[in-house]
Amino acid sequence: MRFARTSLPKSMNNQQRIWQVVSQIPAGYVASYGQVAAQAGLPKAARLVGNVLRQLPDDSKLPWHRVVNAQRKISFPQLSDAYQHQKQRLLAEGISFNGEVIAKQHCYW
DNA sequence: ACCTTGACTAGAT
DNA sequence: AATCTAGCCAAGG
Repeated sequence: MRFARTSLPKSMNNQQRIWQVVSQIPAGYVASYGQVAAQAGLPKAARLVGNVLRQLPDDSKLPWHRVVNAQRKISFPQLSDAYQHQKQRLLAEGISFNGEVIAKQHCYW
């Protein structure tokens, strides 16, 4: 058919799948960008997860703060407001740190 | 269409 | 343990 689309199974875009996965992380737990990507079916798109979270509006209900890097650290410069903001939210959920690093017991996957 | 830039990462030094 | 490097995906210039 002349009007066939180039894309077919693209019912849900990657952004939505990532939102979906992030929304599943329970309070008191964290997951890495890479793990979220993998759960969303995009095993090599860790960076994309960060890009997507960056776009979230300030009033978003998504628990974006539960996503940290593979070393279990917050992926913001330690001096930035963003770092403090995320850390406060994590502490508020009972997450414990060993210095910069989040305790292993809080890993979801 | 090409190049650069990231809330990234696994692997090599 | 601290750095570097090479892949990766999508967006923007």
